[in-house]
Amino acid sequence: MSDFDWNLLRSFVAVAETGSLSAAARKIGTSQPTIGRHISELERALGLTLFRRGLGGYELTDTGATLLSHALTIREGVDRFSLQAAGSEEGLSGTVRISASEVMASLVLPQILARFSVEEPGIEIELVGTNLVDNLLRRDADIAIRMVTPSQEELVARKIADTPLAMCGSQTYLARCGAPTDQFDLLNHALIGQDRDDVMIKGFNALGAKVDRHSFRFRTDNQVIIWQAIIAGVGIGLAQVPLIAREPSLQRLLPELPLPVLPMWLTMHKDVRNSPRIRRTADFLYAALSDFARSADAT
Amino acid sequence: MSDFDWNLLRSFVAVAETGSLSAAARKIGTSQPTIGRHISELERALGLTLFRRGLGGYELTDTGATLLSHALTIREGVDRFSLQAAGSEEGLSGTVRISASEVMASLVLPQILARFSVEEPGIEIELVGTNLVDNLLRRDADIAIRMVTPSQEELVARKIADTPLAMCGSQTYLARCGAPTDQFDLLNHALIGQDRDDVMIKGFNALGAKVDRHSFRFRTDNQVIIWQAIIAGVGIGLAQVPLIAREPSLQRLLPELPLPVLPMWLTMHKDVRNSPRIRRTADFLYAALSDFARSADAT
DNA sequence: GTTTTACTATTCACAATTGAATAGGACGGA
DNA sequence: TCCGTCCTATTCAATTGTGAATAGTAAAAC
Repeated sequence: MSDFDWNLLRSFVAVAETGSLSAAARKIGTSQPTIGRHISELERALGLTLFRRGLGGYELTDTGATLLSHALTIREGVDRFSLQAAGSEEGLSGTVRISASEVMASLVLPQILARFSVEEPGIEIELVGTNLVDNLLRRDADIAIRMVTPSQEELVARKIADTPLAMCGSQTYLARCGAPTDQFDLLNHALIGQDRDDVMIKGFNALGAKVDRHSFRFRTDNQVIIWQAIIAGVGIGLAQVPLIAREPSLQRLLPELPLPVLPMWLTMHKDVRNSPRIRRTADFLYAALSDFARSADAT
Repeated sequence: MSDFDWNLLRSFVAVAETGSLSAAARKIGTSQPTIGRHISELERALGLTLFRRGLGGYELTDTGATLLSHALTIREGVDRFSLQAAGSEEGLSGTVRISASEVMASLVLPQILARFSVEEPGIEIELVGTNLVDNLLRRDADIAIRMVTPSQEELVARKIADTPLAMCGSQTYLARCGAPTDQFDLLNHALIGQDRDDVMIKGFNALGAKVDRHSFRFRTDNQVIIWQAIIAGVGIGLAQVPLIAREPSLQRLLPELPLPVLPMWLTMHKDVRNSPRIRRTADFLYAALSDFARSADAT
């Protein structure tokens, strides 16, 4: 019967996915000798060779690949189990894990969560700032704040707002170099922009201003750094209007420019929707972020 | 993340299914304190109460019941995994587990398997004699010999033969009491039959002979005991024709009686079909049992 | 050609998990 | 009422599993 250690399956999946014992150990949070023993024992118990011990790693054999598909099904089952378990928890205490874009996580959420932690001292918050989309089924996070329309199924998604973008610069920079008169004049200024990501370049070209990455004098792929650079007076850059509105040292430029709008979504998995803890957090975030997005209109 | 011990799930399923820690421990093959700790730790890790500690056992709570369905999915996945693994084994050595009806397991298969073990000394045989239908997905057995048409899906089934049944008695009994002349005369004889199971009674009634369980002077639900009783000269009973044919001390009676016929099937799960070890065993069994079933015709 | 890096395998002290034994509670039958 | 049986909870010695450290290999980087 299937009376072998079910944990061996977890190690099996990890090694199959990463291709090495060491990487698998890092992923699971255990040590390389342990993973190695697990694989050995699984192979011994099944009487099969699951991996080819190649140079620099473990490679699945054919039989191993066949079995992997079953093991993945099992892991997905475990994911669903723990998701359902998390969704069944009662009471307003415990941990809520929030994932958000770097900008939101660094510049917007800390203040909101500071207020929240006063209202709900029993709830601990884990905040992950990343622009990578996360897998809510695998519980990378309980709640995700994303600036893209969610695509994953089985999610409950609420749209918070459409966040307009605008060019802006600090008072110190504008005093030194003046304000641009139109999009073409922008090219005469110290532009702050993205490095490898070319979405901004395409946007400019769509506006009729011929631009390549060297048009930006200060380049970084980290949006938070862009923001800090704008504040520091390095030059002119693109930012979310609500953020600009909040910062008195900044001035919004060329408001007539037809720039794209970022949709802001709050998403969570439907199985955790009914957890009071998570629901409470989500409701608070929704309200606070709506206020934040609307705050620009008032100014 | 789902980084709890996957073995806890196995214990969880076992307790949920059996309703007590002790029974679950017996089922899994571990000790009651261990299972108890597993449940405690699972509840602690999830922050949920899965069981109500009632008197004389553990009872699922509502949330526990919800989670059980996920856990069952997981266990089925593990079953499939180990089934696939068993089916992937190469070489003609290892263990093959055969399940068969009590009669087949006691009276027919031992001789066949004795021949087989000479031909395939590398294969170890486990033989389970039970009239309960087994779950081949959960690998109660690799191969099942059944006297009923298989219903489970995902099985590979081969029909071996239709085995006719007949009344018979030993020479010693017949010398003492004479042979019955027709089905009505049977009631004047010492009939050997089933106790709680009423299939034989219904059969007799269908033949026009009015019969109840007290018409049988010797009753047992164990088919093997019936057979041994017939041989011992206790009376007249029903048996498979090929078995009667093999036993010179027995005489077949009333061959014109329209008795039902038992289909004999060899079944195995499709995922183990390609294991050389299991396939070899199944082929041998099929051939040997076909011979056995046909042996009656020759006599 | 040497260094750096990434990996596996092995050792060994330690920490974790296990199960035999035991105590105690609730039920059902004599 | 008492006894036997079923169950759970707890204790503690022994086993099992773990991970830091280390040695060794092969490839990539300099």
